[in-house]
Amino acid sequence: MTTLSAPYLVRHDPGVRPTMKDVATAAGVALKTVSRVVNGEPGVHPATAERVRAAIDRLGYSRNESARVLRRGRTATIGLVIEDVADPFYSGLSRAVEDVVIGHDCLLLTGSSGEKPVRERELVETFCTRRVDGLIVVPAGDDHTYLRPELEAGTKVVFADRPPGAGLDVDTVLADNAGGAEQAIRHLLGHGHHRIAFLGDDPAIYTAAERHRGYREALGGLYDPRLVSMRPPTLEGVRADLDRMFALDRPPTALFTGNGRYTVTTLRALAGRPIALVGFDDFELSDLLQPGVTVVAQDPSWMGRVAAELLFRRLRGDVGPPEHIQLPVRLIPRGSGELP
Amino acid sequence: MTTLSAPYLVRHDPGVRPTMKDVATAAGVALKTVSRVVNGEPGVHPATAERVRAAIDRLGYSRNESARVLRRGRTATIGLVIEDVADPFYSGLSRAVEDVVIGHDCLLLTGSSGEKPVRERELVETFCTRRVDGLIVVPAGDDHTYLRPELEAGTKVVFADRPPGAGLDVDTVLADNAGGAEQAIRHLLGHGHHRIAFLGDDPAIYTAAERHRGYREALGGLYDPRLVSMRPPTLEGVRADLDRMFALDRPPTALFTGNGRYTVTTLRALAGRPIALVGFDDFELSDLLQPGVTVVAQDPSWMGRVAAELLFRRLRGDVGPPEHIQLPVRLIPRGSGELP
DNA sequence: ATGAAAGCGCTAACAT
DNA sequence: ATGTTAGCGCTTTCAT
Repeated sequence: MTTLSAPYLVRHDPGVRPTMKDVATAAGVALKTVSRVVNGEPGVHPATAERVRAAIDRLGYSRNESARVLRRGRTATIGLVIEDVADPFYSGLSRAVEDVVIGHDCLLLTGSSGEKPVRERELVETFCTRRVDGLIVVPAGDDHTYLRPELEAGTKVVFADRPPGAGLDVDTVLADNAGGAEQAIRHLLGHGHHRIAFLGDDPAIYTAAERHRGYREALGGLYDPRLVSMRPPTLEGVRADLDRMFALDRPPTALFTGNGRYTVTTLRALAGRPIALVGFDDFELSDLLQPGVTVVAQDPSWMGRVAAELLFRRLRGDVGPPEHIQLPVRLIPRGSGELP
Repeated sequence: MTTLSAPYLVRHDPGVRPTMKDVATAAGVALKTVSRVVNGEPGVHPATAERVRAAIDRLGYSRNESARVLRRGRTATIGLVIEDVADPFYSGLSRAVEDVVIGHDCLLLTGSSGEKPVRERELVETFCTRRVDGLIVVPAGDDHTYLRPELEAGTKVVFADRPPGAGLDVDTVLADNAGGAEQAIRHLLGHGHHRIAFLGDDPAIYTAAERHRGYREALGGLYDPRLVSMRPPTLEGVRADLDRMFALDRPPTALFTGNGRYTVTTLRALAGRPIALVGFDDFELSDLLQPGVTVVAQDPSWMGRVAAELLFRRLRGDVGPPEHIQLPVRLIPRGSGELP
């Protein structure tokens, strides 16, 4: 006897997956019974369920989620658009979002926009095409009218870290950017500094603009545009701007850096030259540098968690007016901000 | 006239999305024609295509990917299982994978296992249920027999950073962990050290075990188990182990730390006590500390890129025997490893 | 150049 | 406790 036809020896062609129907045939039951077992629905005799489960294992069956989603409408999927997973701020935020999403038995789709509005939109549209139930977006662009059809179709959207462009009133979770900058500047003023430079991202980026606003307001009459540099944080660029500022008649005696990446780049550009410095965003090892780096710390995990929980509240049916949550930041003195 | 019935004023009920059929009706064509336009298939009169596109915009239509996938079989989706997105090594790897995946017009699903085998398996199974075309896995567990049905169904799998458990011969992309550790130890030996401690993760983690193996082999007769600590990198734990080692008759004069997280924790536990140190993994600011931290650097982006490209090669139909790619590492002297 | 019909694998609604 | 049927929105195949 060379032909083995016992069901447990059946080998499927690569690429051909068993379906519920195959399982049903193998177990000698109707398709619906398999469905019941797979979904843990009641009303199946234990012995029958056991037979079905055996068939599932034997065939290596796994449910086709696309078919399920098509039928049910709900995907149990959330989309997250951030700027860059490789940036510690966003990877921390991502992890927190992932944890909340997992806790709701959902899947998370994540994508990096790389600060490109086109890519942001592509990601959102890709996610919508996959019918995510909700979206958390750290926007790169400032026109979000393309989201309208999605919102009308019932997709819930929460913006995090930065607000949407004009004309879209949805939930937001933002940090107190301006307030944090003011705190930083008042701290430096309190330590006797009057010439405080600002080094930050392009003002097109909301957080950079807000932090600059806080800086400017806290400085009042001391504000001097020659002490402001707003551009992408390249080492060469920062170095050039520092050189320019240090060559002024009245050079800066303190620096305020507009985000974590900027702080690190600035420290590198300073190459050990001691100068008072406060940075926006905490970062790993800020405490181990000499001197420790004084920062205005945000909590990326907190932001992620709050945004995700707000989103799930909406998905549960909360239809109140859009919420605008502002998360506080806090100044952590470590030495660099207390230099004379 | 109060009833506006112009098609462009139609508002859909929330949650009710227009389908191809709706677009077809609105444009006065058959469903198949809409499909042709949406997919850029030829054989549609330009004027007709224009009408269809107008209807698409008017209705805010977006294709339902689940239906498409169900019909076509292919999802154009890749799954990535890592240990933790918030770890810079894995977020760097993720970003590289994402870039390659995007370049192939695919979607990436990412999940963190948190070093838990159960969660690793859940993630893989969730991804398979969504019918990913391929998987890149940084395994947390050492039993991957559960992957068999997926492999048989044609899902391509590449393991990265760590190999699969026994009995599964699939593509792997690993770093030269043992070789890197040997380099580190020889470097320290060359600087006159004979008592070199190893601080690393639990040996159940492949990379930790390999690095310990390299450490041990490079030390030869100088190996002393009392100078070895392998456990999760908590500050208290590392501190306790360091205290224990420093209290020995012949305490260590140099440390080798088994990964980036360990290096940072150890530096914190040392609290400025100067001692020769080489760490596995490079990390941000390693150059700005005093002294700079000598490391054996891997390139997480490179690993991600290589793994993703290998995966797409398989998806393109390359059916050669499993490949086992080893990526070199390199020692970067920065000061801490050159202390006497 | 355009369309009609079948069916992907599943779940919901309704029998039995 | 179990089965039958219809249909989710799309692509495929085969007309016209």
